[in-house]
Amino acid sequence: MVQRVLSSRGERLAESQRNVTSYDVARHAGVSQSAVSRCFKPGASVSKKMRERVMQSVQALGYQPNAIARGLITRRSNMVAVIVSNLNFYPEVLSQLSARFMQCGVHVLLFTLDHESDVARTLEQVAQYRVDGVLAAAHLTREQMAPFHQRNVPLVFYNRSYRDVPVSSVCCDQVQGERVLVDLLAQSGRHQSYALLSGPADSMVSMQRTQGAIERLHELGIRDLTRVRGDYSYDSGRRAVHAIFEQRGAMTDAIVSANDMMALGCLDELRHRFELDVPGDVSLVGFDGVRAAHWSSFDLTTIRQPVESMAEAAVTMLLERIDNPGLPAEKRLFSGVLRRGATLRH
Amino acid sequence: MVQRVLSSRGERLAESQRNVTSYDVARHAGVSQSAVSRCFKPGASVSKKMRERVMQSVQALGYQPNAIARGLITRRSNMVAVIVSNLNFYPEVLSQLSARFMQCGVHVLLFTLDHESDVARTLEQVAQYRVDGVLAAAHLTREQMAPFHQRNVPLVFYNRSYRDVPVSSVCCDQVQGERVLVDLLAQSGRHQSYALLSGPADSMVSMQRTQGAIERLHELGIRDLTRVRGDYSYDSGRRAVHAIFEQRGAMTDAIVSANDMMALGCLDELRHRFELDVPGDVSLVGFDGVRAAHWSSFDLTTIRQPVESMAEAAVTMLLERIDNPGLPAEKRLFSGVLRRGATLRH
DNA sequence: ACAAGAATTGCATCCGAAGTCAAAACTTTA
DNA sequence: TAAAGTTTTGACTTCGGATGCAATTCTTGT
Repeated sequence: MVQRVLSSRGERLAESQRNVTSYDVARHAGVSQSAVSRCFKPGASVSKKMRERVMQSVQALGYQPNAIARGLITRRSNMVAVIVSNLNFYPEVLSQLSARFMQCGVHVLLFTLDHESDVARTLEQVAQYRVDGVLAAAHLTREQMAPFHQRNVPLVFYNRSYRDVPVSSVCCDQVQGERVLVDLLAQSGRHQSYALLSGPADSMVSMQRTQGAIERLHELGIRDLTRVRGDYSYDSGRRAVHAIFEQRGAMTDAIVSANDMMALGCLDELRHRFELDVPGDVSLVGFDGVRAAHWSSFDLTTIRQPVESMAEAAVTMLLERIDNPGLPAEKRLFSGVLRRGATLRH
Repeated sequence: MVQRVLSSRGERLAESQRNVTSYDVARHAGVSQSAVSRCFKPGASVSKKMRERVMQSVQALGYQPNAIARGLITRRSNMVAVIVSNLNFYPEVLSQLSARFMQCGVHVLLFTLDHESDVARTLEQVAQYRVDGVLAAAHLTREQMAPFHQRNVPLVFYNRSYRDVPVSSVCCDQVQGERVLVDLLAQSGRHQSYALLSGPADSMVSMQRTQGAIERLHELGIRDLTRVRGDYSYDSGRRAVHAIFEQRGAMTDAIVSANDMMALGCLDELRHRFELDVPGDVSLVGFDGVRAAHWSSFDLTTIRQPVESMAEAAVTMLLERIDNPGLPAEKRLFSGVLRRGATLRH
């Protein structure tokens, strides 16, 4: 009967076009399809002789098991969705995640969200591909997470934590990091007038960093604070300097930026446009620890996020929950690492 | 009979665990599974009444078609593999590609290759997922491409062109770009001693750029040339300056770097370590047009790759070939755009 | 050499949606 | 109103590999 099926299939689709299937291998080796399938399953009960015969045919025909078909029957696609809001801010993170997933034999289906993209439609796509898990470095509403919980698809957030929702996340302690930076500025005792440069209003990370800074500044009795907002980009950092000086004249002598990119923009604008000295005239701190912050033109004082550890934790948490759906949600918080650069009066 | 199948399925797997299938929707709506399937196929023959009834059940049950199952029968996964050698050098490119693919309803399976990764194993994975096409921003040998050609899986390369292999590619004209830069340096008539900083030995892009520069320098009768090699990174750019000065003393007054990152490393090292003036003492050119090259600390003279156009072309070429497997291979070459910065004596 | 037990193997069925084809329902025309 | 034509619909098969279970082969002990 198998024979008949095969030959009738052959009529339909030119033999050369078709991919080699386990049936083809079975026929070539003179064994059953189940045997072929078992040869590709690690712990299966297959005799040495059988394995050799099958593998020979596999080589001869250039057989590659069809991961799609396998996924259908096992209900395991071996794919995870990685959802990233803006790739430009996450190159290192994505590269870490990708490498680690690949090492574990898990494949990454990449979804990027920009401002124009339709989040709902994207999440629908994620659901349709029956990924085994989702790693999100983007903001999702509670309603948007719900389908994953219902379907028992593990979900781990990277650098977004939802206080009241029991969902797993791996974060850098933004608040604590920002407090360390503010302390550092305050300790020098040389700053009179502070400016705080936030990120986009819808960024949770920016909110936390901003809040951390303000909190600590207030605790220290510092109330002279100029506040401006940027969009995390270098250019918005440059523009922010103008906004700050418009509000306070040029007396601001400490700028706390919600991320490194904007800090670098500030730094360049202060030095090259306003011809001010950093740290002589103005102190400046960032957050993230991006590569460029270390460059000798900048040597920025900042908090480095431990990207390697965080990525590893996120991947591990997700894979654990895929293997063991019963595991409870867990929030892991990593401390940032202070990097003392040369943008701070000492 | 369908009923029986459904109930026996129910015994096996708790109802709550199971995903909703087209059968469930069919039963709920009191129609056949085929009808449900047809409601999700754009041009299908379905009456208005039927569509409404089905869609109501779809809503009620929260049905999402299973893309895996669909892919199995249609032999179209609607996924393409994007293979990137080093994510850090391609954040903009990947983000462009991803956005464009998503817009076309195509999903991206991401594969990153670093030096440790096993290319053969990775490509095996790519094959097993039966992707509809492959976009490679990484080097593949002819043997590694062969399986894709055999299986009729379209393959488009980004910034790697294989002279003698009929495979599609989208490239920036490295040679021409480098010639423009060399001309610019030469025109000023102020440079005596040139240094050429190449990228990794196994990078085709670096080879082409290096070759383009040398070619033009020779044509212009310039033979006093120091050559050093880096790995495309900022740090290797810094180190390169030392290597150059060790070979020629400090008389080098023009550096041609195979990419922007290394050029920025050079620039910083020249200025901050050697306290030389750029462009006063040394002129410097890069290649790529990365963001940081535009920053006011650097203002690097470079050739910008038209990333948007190139990404669009690559995506279009790949999708065209997926829809129409008969299309011949095509190589598209884009000219880089000169950006005149302030790192060149004028 | 034979029965009992262990290790292999093959058969049949399943995963979930799509497409073929013939039957059924609905229109149009004479 | 019946016949012919058109549109919808449903039963059944298919994609390719995994797996439970029964049948078979291979060990082992006596």
